Amino acid sequence: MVSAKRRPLDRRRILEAAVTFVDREGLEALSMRKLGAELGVEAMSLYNHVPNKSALLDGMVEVLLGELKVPPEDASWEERVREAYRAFRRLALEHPNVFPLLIVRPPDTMDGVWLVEEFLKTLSGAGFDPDTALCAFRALSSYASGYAMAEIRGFAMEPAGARLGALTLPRDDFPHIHELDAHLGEIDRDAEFEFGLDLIIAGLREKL
Amino acid sequence: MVSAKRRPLDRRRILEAAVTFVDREGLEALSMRKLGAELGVEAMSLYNHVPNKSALLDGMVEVLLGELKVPPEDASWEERVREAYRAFRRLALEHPNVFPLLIVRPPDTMDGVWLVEEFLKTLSGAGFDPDTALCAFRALSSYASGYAMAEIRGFAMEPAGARLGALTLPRDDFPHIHELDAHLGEIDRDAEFEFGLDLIIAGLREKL
DNA sequence: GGTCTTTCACTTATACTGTAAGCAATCGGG
DNA sequence: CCCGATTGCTTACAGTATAAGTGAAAGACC
Repeated sequence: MVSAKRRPLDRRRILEAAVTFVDREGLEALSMRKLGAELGVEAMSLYNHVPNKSALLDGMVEVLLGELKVPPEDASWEERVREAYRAFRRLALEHPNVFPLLIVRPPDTMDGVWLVEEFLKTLSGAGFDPDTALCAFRALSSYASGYAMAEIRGFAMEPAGARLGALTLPRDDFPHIHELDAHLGEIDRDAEFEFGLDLIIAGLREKL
Repeated sequence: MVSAKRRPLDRRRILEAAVTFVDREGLEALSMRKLGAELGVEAMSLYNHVPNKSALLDGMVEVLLGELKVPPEDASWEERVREAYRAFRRLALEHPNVFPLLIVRPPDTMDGVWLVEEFLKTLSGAGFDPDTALCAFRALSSYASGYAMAEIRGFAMEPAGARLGALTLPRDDFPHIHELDAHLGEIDRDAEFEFGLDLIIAGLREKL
């Protein structure tokens, strides 16, 4: 009795299933057994395509990075960089449960290297010397990943936006937080992200 | 036979033990049993002071934040902000195994709130309106946490610095990475961190 | 001091985890 | 058609968090 539904498992299919599973159920919920069940397969079958769970997580990061498209070459360096990091943040918002993996266990795959090379090429072409190009890459990447991560977590460090709720805080001890709390819900995060991006890019432009 | 060594367990002592354990053995190695053993106690005893492992991790973040001292009020806003984020990064480098917790599960405790309020006060005192003060806080925090995280992970996304090693890459496909690879080891990370910080702070100064 | 209550560590037990080892069925190539 | 390799299934083990129950020590009140 061959089930027609079960096409043969392969690495790619496993990784993608893992990503959609984590998108839906959260990272903590991911176990080999449940992922197997998702694919109509026993847990141990996965080990034919993936050496262990750690490698599975790495593979998921790979899948995520694969979704990242580099912007076209014809744009100005500023617009190209900007668009690249916008795409990066978009990725985080689309996969808020998977994205932290990318931060905590950065990839050692070729996909990541391409992006770096592409970035360096763009900035080098714009006239930056290699060292500042690298500095720029790290500064922008730090900012973007940090922002995306904080956004995913709802800026929890500021109690206002998060679970704690500013209103429970004594008003006179935290006046500035209370002042902000009023219109904290209306903040346009796209604009806010862009604000920081502009800050850095403008600063880089000066160095040219 | 009362062991004189065993003073009664308490939450604080558990959290600190957890931090030093993770500092030494890594985050993955942390389990309730091992932590108990570290304290000369059975795993379940910990549950008298901590509701579950998740709360334990939150508590560890609390401990870390507690080590963060805010710089004195008399400095200029720029120097104060700069010093605060330097301290933040220092924290990451001192506890590279625990720090990711702070990124992935930001605190909902009062300690964090104080820092935010203090920051807002400083910038507000310098003449920033509340909205840009918040933007500034988020931009700087994003940058600093992103940088610290990447640094801890050895900038793994760029293959050169990390495990992969640039030399295994085809030279003509990745010319810019190869060009950098030569003096990649000599980068002064303090200066590099400062570079990005300056970029953002200078940009903020313009907005005043 | 004696009793009572509360605290807190220990023990036991359960459901789940990743994964090693071996078996079986299915599929591709001669 | 057969044979070997692939790949999924079964079983098993050690380690995980943690719920529930036990017992003893410590502090509070008369």
